[in-house]
Amino acid sequence: MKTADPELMRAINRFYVMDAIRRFGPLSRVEISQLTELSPTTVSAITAALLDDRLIIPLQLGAVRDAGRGRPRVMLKLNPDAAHVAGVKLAHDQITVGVTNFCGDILRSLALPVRIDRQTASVIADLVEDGVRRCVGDAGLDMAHISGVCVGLPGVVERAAGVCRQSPILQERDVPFGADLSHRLGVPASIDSDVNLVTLAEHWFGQARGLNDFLVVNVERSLGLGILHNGELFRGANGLSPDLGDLMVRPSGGGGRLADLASEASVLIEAEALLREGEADARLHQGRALALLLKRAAAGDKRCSRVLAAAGEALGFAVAGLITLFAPPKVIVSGRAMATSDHFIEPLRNAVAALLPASLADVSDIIVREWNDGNWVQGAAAMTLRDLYGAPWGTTGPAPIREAPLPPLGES
Amino acid sequence: MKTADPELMRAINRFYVMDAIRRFGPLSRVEISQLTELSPTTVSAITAALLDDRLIIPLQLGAVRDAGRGRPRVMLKLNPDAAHVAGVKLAHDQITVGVTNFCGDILRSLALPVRIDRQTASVIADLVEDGVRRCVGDAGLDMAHISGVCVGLPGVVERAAGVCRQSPILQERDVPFGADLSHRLGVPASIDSDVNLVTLAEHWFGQARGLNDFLVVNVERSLGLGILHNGELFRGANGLSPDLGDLMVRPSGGGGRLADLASEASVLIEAEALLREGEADARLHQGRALALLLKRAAAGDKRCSRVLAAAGEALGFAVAGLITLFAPPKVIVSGRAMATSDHFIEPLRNAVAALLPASLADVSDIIVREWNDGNWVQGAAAMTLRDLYGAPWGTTGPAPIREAPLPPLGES
DNA sequence: TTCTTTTTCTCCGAGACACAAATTAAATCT
DNA sequence: AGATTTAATTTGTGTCTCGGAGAAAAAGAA
Repeated sequence: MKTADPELMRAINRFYVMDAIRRFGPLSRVEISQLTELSPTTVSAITAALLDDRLIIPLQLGAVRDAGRGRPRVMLKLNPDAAHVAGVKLAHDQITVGVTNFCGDILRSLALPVRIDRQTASVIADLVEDGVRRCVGDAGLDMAHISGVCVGLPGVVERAAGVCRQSPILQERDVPFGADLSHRLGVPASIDSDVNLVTLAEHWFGQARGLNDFLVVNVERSLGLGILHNGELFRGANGLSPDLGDLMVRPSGGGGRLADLASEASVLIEAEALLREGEADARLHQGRALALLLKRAAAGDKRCSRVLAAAGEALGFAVAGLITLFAPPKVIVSGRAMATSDHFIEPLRNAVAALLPASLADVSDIIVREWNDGNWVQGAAAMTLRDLYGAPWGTTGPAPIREAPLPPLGES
Repeated sequence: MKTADPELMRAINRFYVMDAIRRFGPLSRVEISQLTELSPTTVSAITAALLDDRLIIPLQLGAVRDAGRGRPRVMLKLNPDAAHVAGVKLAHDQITVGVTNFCGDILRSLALPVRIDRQTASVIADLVEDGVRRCVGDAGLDMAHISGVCVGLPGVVERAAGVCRQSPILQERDVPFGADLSHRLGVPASIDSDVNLVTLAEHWFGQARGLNDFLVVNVERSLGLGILHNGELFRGANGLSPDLGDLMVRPSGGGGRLADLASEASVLIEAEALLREGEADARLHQGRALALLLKRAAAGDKRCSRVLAAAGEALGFAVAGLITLFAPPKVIVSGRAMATSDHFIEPLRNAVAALLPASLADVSDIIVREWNDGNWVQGAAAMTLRDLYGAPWGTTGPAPIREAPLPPLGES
């Protein structure tokens, strides 16, 4: 329990200032003062300290000669070079590594096509280590410049402990990637559920910027769930990230894990025979099979679209349950191929609409978002940057400072 | 967004002090200092202010002449008469009203047997008003002594707005009980989901004292869900309390609301024909029918126990889903009659065990708790008292101050 | 009893902070 | 150049926590 003392006070207010600058671009001191509701005096003191630490820098170029009469505002922005972080995403068939600066701009990224599930955890750690070192080097940096690394992967992750309890892409359990990579790379390394990374990326950089409550449902080989609640990433009691795939979708009897009904992997199994029919090539690669399925569905093949619809319905069932619990104004369905197909999404929407009680019928907006590797890397970066910004409590961003991104100054 | 200033600092620390006293009985200043990790100076200043406000009082009776040599400790405790609050619970067939003091002790309570669903909201408000006034009077108090009232009822409640969006015991929707009762009684009135009240009662006074994460599943006529997460009552995005009854238990097809499968009301409908069989009396009253069902099941009637088991399994399905999301160390199943029956609970436990993924198999302890009217009233009281304690952030109690209830002093 | 010891509590001053008011800085307008 | 306007900083005041010195209140020792 942290008792409140002047230091905490300063830490909180410093975070507000940093957060305002991060979110609303270059800002002058007056603007910060208005946004944060801190007095100009305090803002001046805090920005002075931040400038001193080189976390922010003045934007000198005359920039917006903003029609002003008096002394011009000095715009302040994050110092991109204040720190650099590395982000890693482990997917079943690929390791993605990236390096970003303090603003979350991706300086360099690297994709290693590796069938992860065939490797031991220690081999994967080798590959990650090499990938990070290479990526850092390619960005013209030295490991000494890197402030932290975050690894995202699907499954049940205990962030605080730095351990992956269980993952569909790992054979082993309780893999301590955190400590391992910290030791290998000589920088603080954290791990988290991959969906949490997209969730944070959406919150910091994406469609849910400034939104304090939303869900991210990630559909790829496996299923993931990210929850932002009250501006904070939601984690279970022990810091365990919730795993959507483990949710059960059918009560006793023909029970089924959601991952076995609605993930890309399960859909492919379901559709395998179907696809084999018209195809000369007997062996279908993962990606190709899915593409084929989607193409056929789009072309009007009822049986193919039926498979997708079943998956969408199953997921919609789960999403409806989550909406009754969290009542989020926005639900983001993210993924690569399948998630963006209408043959999947429409049944999902319909299922949600059918299952939701009337009182919650219109609270949630379901939107679809195709991600690329950059999102993951930015998410991983944000996860690490959050610490550097000095948030004194476990938040990814406090209550929205104001409704409009930048209200006209002057009045108020 | 509240900026940090000295005032907030003081508010936070004052809350820590109050919370320590509330939780660990009469305490001396040194003990408070050790528990809260605040300096003795600060504790002295804060307690002086609290004594000044008469929120706490010294416990003069020589009490534990605690084998000491030096200046004896002055034990401080909450002043029971610092404030009084009223709590109200609306159930389908009864209105329960109670008045407690600042310590949560129930001074007086009153149960009005009313079939609420036959009345309009305004009649109910009349009854509540009269009940509160009577109860306050019977406790030897005047409405002027009452600092606040909290009403609990099943359904979807938007606490912040003081509105009950929808409730199984009300015909009307969007009933603004909060503003209405504030106006009628002339004191601040809040409303909340009834389960939230038991949840808070368990956290403050009951089995989950000091536990920061647990679920309460309340089984009576309808189903309720209370979630304590990170020491705070969990609410959906708009402050909406989640409603377990609205959760869907079966995916598309023979879909069903959980409330239609696992609540007492649904079980009775299911079992109606069954019960009528051997019974001369054609019309069975609610409570009697349930008692009869339980008795027959206990006597070995397979068909009756089957009905209960089906309900237990359906609820178990939902609980398993909640455990995968929240990973709470404890799940409390509370209720009056049905919830405590083994014919209901064992199937529930089994369903949970069967549906939970291996990685979460042992995280949650499911316990059963029979409540009485007092629990509700205490919960409602706690809900109001929380504000009086001056918690500056929306918590029901911060991180546990220390593991043991009261560690031996002296060393440190 | 009277003095010493021990423990609890309070007063005092230092240091950190937020903030309001006054002051300085740096531009445009006349 | 001087007036005007807006931005940022300096100065002064009050609040807070906290360490250390001192006062209070008991038990034990002489």
